[in-house]
Amino acid sequence: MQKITIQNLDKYVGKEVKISGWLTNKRSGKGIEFLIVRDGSGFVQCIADENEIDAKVFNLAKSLSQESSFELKGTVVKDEKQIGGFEIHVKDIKLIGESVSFPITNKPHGVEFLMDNRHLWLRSKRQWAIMRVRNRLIFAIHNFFQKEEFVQMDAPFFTGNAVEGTTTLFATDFYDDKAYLSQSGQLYGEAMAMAMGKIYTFGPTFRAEKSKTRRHLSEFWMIEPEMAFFDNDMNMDLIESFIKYIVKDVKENCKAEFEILERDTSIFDLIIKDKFPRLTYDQAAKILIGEEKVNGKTTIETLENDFLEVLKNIEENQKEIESAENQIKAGVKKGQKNYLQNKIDTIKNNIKELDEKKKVIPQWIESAKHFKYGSDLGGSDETVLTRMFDLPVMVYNWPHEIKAFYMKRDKENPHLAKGVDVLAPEGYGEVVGGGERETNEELLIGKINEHQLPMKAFEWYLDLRRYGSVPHAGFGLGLERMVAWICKLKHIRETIPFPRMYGRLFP
RNA sequence: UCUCCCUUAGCUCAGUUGGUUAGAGCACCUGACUGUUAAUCAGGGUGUCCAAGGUUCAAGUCCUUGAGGGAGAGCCA
Repeated sequence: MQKITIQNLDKYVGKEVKISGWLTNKRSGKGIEFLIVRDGSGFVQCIADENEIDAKVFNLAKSLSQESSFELKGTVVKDEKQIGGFEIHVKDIKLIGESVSFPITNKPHGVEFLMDNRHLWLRSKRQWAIMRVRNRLIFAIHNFFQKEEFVQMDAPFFTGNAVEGTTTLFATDFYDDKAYLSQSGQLYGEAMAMAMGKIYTFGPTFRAEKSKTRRHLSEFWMIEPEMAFFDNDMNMDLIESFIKYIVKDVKENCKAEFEILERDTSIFDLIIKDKFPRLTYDQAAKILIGEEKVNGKTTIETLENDFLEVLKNIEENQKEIESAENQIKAGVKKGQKNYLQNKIDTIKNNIKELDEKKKVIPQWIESAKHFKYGSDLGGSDETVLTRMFDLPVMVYNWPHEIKAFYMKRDKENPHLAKGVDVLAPEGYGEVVGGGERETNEELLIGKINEHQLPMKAFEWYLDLRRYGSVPHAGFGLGLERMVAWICKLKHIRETIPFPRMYGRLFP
């Protein structure tokens, strides 16, 4: 008999197989037990029928608790009703490890409780699906760059200098010298691109910002390609084909995962097919304040519509609660009452979210109306701007004052820098930031002084401009933000096995 | 660092205008039911109401301070 994994069940229909795994859930009827088993590769329902197996085995099946581990023998049967499309009729079970009172049940839990139990939470179906999508994204990213003849190289984690002086860094001790954990591998990426042509780094990045928001982590993974002989237009073309490629790959290879996550993947088809809108910063600013329309509508009109929609939804939800409460008052069976109570709770949660929107949309409108030309796009501005499109939006040609010191100045418009930000749709905000790099040594020295950075630490970087300097460009993709958007998650903390964020160092 | 919100059973939450014995569902145990999809049904008990102080005849409920968490701003991928 062959030992197999759940993801390969389709090749063994009608055959007897052996799997090892854990029990995630159990349902029972008279003389029958439905065991939901996971083995890391997938989930499958196994049926233990009292009439078909040894009494000892049946009793063992009956007594199995959540997350106990065992080896199971049985016959693979096709069943369209099941998530994977198959089930196993049990012949024999051997217990390996008991599990008493597993803390994470198949019922809702709060965020704090789940985060405290992250080491166990990872076993749940939803987390399994997210981690599989993350894995596939990483695979697709490597495939894309390798296919495009990029060389993967690694930047150091310990650095002696801050790339962008403003951000807070984690300070550590490096043989009695002060060192920082890297917040970007980009400067080293530029040096490596001058050696290898096209390179990409893929590693962890550390930011000590005391940010407690749904899109921040203190430790996250970043992909940073850097290309010699590239200008910003070529850079934007590359970013667009890169995103199209990884979205297509993950859509085709993670169907079961998206089903578990209840992620509507139809938006991916647009992304794969249509050209991304490219807006200059000037255009973006005009759209924001309502001077320029998108598809015949201004941002203000769109948001005001959204706001009315929210009010309408809240009203409808409240009516539904009222009618459910009246039914309960009138007297119903226990099962019906539970069902209604459950429904009320769900609607109440909905209303909480809608109330949040009700509070926040007027603030967005105000913030958009009063957007000042020359300032950076705030979180709400990004949401407002992307609300106008179904695709990722590329914003380029930024006022140079608000961009990093190494950003290439536009010859024709010296107040602009040739940077590009990619804003993901559905409110996910900036997933990519990049641009063409300054090659003019004098301008660069001026910028380093302007930002009050220690010139000595940048001597090696300036060398890149002294010996065969060429136009070059690159970008950085935040892996976790990408995963959050692709899976449509509420919070970035679910996108990485063990998130490190302000106030969270364990488990 | 700032603003707003939350903290009640192992978990998720309800608790009205301050009122006398603090509630529900789930989890857990027992039983019923041959195919369940968070299975269902009957029964079984559980509390430092986050902490400290204050107002009051009376505080889970009101006030002050603190702790932890959440959402947002700033900053950012």
